[in-house]
Amino acid sequence: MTATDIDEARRSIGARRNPASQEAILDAAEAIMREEGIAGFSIEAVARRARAGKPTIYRWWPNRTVLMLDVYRRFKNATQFPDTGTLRGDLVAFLENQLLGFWKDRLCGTVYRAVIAEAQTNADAAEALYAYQAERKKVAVQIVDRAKARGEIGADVDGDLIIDMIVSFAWHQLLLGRVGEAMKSIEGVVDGILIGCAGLRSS
Amino acid sequence: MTATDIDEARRSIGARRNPASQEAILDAAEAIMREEGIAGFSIEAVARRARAGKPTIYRWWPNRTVLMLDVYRRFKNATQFPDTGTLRGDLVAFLENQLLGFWKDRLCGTVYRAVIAEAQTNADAAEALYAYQAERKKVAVQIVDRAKARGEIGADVDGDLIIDMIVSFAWHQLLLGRVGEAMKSIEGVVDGILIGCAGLRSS
DNA sequence: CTCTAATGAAACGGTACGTTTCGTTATTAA
DNA sequence: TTAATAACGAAACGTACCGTTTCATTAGAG
Repeated sequence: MTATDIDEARRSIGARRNPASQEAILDAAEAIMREEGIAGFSIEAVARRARAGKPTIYRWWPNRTVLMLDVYRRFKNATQFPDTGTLRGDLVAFLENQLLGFWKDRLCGTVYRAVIAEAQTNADAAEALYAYQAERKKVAVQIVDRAKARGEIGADVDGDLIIDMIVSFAWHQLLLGRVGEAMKSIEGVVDGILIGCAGLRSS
Repeated sequence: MTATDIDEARRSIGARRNPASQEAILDAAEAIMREEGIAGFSIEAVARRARAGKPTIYRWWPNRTVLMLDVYRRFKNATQFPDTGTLRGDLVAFLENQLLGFWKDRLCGTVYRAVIAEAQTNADAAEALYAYQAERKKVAVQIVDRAKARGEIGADVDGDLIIDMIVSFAWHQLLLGRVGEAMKSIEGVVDGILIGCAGLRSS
């Protein structure tokens, strides 16, 4: 598929990292994740597929979580939130483009599930995931700040809570393998978060 | 500690399941989870600690996820949802007693985190978790049905959505290791779900 | 020209997987 | 009473992956 698959054998290119090996390892990791899923993902499998030595992988990636995160980063596009004009529209787009939709069609969902799973066992992975998560949410809160700026909602609205609810819903569906089904109920979820699920008045 | 630890050796008691072995295996699984966490939890370790044969474990628990779920279920006290008189109060109690508060004591949360993590790797585990999850949610929706019955909310309110939002929030905090912090914001979350996070009117 | 460092291959000891065999035990059905 | 059935713990099986170590090879860096 890629040029690295054709190469007969890669050898050392001297006292420096071999970019071809790095690329071949990431390609192999990505291919395994796509074709066999999380279950088939092991350092040995990646090394076999990449025709690389295991020590080469361990030299550059301390554990499989870091390797998976590297695969994930290759897919991660620019994090921007196009302004649809309404808070509701922005949040729907957030779920559709950045979360559920992003996980559904791309390999990212599988990789992200693996990272979350790893974070339940490995303390380092947990810390890395929490930091990543906090940073992403901080950026997403700008959606709510934008709505405040145009007077759509009051300044006292808890933007962190709104984003937390959106992300929580997406995570839950991802981890239950229901991303496809969840995409059908995006608008209902956003409405529920904004105006309430119970049809009650706020005062 | 328990009586089963004193027994010199358990043998077959004939052509039927040995309750002593069943109890010893669950005790061992629970102890390992408490003392060594998820990382140390393996069928071999459980068998060693319980002085049981691996085939005995595999005979009654098809995989380690089902075994972990059995440990988890032992902690689940009566699956009742005491009626506080209001939907808000019931949902707060649901989060405080059945979800976050239940996980906070560390062991239950650890076990459930392990189950969720396993479900990301193992298809059988995923199915077992989804089934358990669906059953639990079905019971929890009774909280909302009760509110409908007393006329607190309209009959057209989506009870599944409300419970889904509550559970999603709890899962997210559990998986990020923020159960303790999340307990402080239970009331705000319930209010946000019931009357909306954005201070908007529903029509 | 020597030193240093990265490479793939192979093998290491260790652990856990899930299964099979075996001798033992005691309930159940004939 | 007897024979069939089935669960029990122990041990061993082959397989897989872990993370590390050795080795000959390669070529940049000093």
